[in-house]
Amino acid sequence: MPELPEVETVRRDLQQRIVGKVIERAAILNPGSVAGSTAERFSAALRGKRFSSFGRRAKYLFLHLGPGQTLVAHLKMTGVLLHQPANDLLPRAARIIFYFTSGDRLVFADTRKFGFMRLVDDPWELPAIRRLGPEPLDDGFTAGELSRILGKRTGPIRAVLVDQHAIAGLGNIYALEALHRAGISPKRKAGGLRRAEVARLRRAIRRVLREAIAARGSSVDTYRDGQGKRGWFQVKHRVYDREGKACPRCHARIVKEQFRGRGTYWCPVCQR
DNA sequence: AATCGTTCCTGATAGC
DNA sequence: TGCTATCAGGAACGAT
Repeated sequence: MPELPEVETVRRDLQQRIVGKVIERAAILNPGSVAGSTAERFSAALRGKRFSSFGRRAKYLFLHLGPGQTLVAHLKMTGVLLHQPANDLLPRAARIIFYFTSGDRLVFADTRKFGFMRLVDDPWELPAIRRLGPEPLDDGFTAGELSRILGKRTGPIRAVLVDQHAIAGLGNIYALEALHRAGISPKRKAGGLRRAEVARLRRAIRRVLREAIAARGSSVDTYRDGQGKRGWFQVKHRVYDREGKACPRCHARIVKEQFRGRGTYWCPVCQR
């Protein structure tokens, strides 16, 4: 499932391969994948437009089409953005297709149909974007900032880490991986972490995100990059999807439990 | 303001 | 073998 490192990998792929391409035709195969507009208006508005650059905020992708027009995309669970030559087979879950004047195409495929694209004037004005917490890889994300965010919150630390209004971009995989690297149990009360633990957690979050981006993300399930290839960070996971396997630090067995409605993996020995 | 449960969706898989 | 139930979960939403 795409989280910050996977979305950033897709952004970089798009920036490398799609800048300058002109949309000859946008085909909407599933109207529900278009937010805030009908398929007809969406398609008509995009005809002849040129992709100028690609940005990211949290897990949202910004596909800029020149001044005053941006496609905001969210991949949710199973979305992929695939750059294909004309003669490749379309994926079964293709929902929106941008056919380029150059003959190739960009395909938004999304098995579970949770993802969407929305055409806006200014993505920064979207309420969902304005509500997001800080980017954990920004310079401003200091231990002091994280400490302020955790503040008096009484909920479990994992819940806060995946709350996009608190910190933007982490999902279940990277929240749990960062907690393991910091030696903190996912069930600890967020506001109860000691100063040294907050500092460790901040460093763990940033390190795991950077390493995952370098590895082009984690392909546990359906995530694929802009060329349909898997990331390889999943081989470096220490807890996620490793139930019953040995903790790389202390060799205890990794535990999986449904906690607050989410699969939760951790090492009961070295995460306290 | 924070937190909790519910909802959307479909394919893979476990269990019988 | 073949059917059905369960699970995966990001984020909006409503209730508390």
